[in-house]
Amino acid sequence: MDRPPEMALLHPSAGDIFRLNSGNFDRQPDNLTGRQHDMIKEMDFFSENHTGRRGKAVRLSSQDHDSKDGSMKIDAGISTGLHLLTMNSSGSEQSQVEKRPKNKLIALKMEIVRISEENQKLRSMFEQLTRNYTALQNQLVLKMRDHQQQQKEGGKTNMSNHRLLAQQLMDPGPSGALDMDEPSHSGDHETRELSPSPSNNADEASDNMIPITRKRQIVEDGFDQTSQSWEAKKGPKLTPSKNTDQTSEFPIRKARVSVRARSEAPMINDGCQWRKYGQKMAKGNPCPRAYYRCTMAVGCSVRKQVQRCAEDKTILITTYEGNHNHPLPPAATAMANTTSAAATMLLSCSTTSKESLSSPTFFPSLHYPSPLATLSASAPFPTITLDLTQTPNPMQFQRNPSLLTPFPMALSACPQLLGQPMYLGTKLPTVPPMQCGNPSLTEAVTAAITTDPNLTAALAAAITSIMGIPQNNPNVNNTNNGNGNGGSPSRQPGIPGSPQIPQSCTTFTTS
DNA sequence: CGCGTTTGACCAGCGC
DNA sequence: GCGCTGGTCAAACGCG
Repeated sequence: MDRPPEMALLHPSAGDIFRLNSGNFDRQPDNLTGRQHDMIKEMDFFSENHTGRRGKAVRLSSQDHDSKDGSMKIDAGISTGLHLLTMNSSGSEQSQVEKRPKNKLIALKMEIVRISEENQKLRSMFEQLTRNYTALQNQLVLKMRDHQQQQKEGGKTNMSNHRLLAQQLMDPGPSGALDMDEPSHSGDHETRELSPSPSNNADEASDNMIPITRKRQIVEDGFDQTSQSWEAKKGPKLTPSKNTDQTSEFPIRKARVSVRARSEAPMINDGCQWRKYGQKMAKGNPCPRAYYRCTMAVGCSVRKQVQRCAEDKTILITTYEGNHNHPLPPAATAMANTTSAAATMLLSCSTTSKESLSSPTFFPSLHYPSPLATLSASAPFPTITLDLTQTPNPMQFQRNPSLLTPFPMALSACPQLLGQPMYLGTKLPTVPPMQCGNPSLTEAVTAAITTDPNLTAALAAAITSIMGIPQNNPNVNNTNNGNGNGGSPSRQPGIPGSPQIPQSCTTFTTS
């Protein structure tokens, strides 16, 4: 593609305009955004300090425009004009411009025309991209359906299907069924389906989530499902629905991620807003179970259950279900990615058979019962539990030293945590265990967990190490993907981005 | 008055 | 079919 008009300002020959117009621009890097370019251009035209130079540029631009050649001609004119500006500093130029004040108006009008043309071009490009995206999206849906049909006939699953399953399990609501395909800006869904894409960022995905998901739902099912939500009382149930073509292939309807953390507080601040909609006395537990629903957005399908452990009431068990259909704050995003990774790995390691889930050989590399991440196949829904409460057992490290490597390495990416007396699971021999019932420690850990995307990755790495999932598992990589909390890919080069996964909510509630 | 919580009722799934 | 249990609803209530 030809360089857009804004890019002309980035050209070395045009870079001088920054130094000429404003001292602030001297510090601008060459890789300015388009928005900044627009600002710079405006500054150029309306600067009172460089009338003469501007006049020169104006004249050149108008001349190019008079040629009535295409916009690229105009662009070249602007670039050339900017280049020439660096060469003129004589007073004769300025006086020459003052003799032609009308050129300013003409130039401004021409510039407006040029900008309008640029807008039209960009608009047409965007429309074209949208069309291409829709077409690819349709192809992807068709291919996925074909693929699923083939697998159903073949009687086996693969990782691709696991990802679909993970998406379906983590999102019982209608909006999440296709979030797995959350588009990157490349629009190449089939390619992204096979390989991780670093372009997925949770925040930017969230920004695009609602309209894109809506559109995709229309494509997928032929009608707009966005209006459906938990208000559709039958939605969360296991009853067959319009999604029968998907659920019928997977006996497990949805997965849950349970987080055990010590907290004296009755409720956890996990970055999301929750509304309590019910409370029940669960069997075998004197503590009631509270039911919460995400209220950050209308129709958000995420729910969570909060209950204290019957054996140890300092342990708060929070179970998440579903994924958000709205942008998340950074803290919530980090946790959402963690639980999403956990759920995805749960499903990646499993098959759709409950027998395999409950089999003692389910985790070949799991040489011991892991208190950090456990699975429950007996529950109505497959549940992965992230236990952040238990004390370390040095014997476990001795029994399987190979499992030591990933998690401490991942934790090393969280320097701010190493100085805190925190503990995650059983894999941190160098870190003292969290003191039971210490609110400050709990809060510190919670804050660290909820605000640090690196710890999210560390947690995912720990789970990965326990489950014996290869680190290059794209699903695992998702934990590092898309959190908007400053977790730039450059900070974690070993964990590239990956296709979008459902944003399940995560709770480390210790508010 | 609006919003969130409480709480009893209702419904569905599951086991016997 | 019945009872148990989990999950959800919705009216009542409280609070700012």
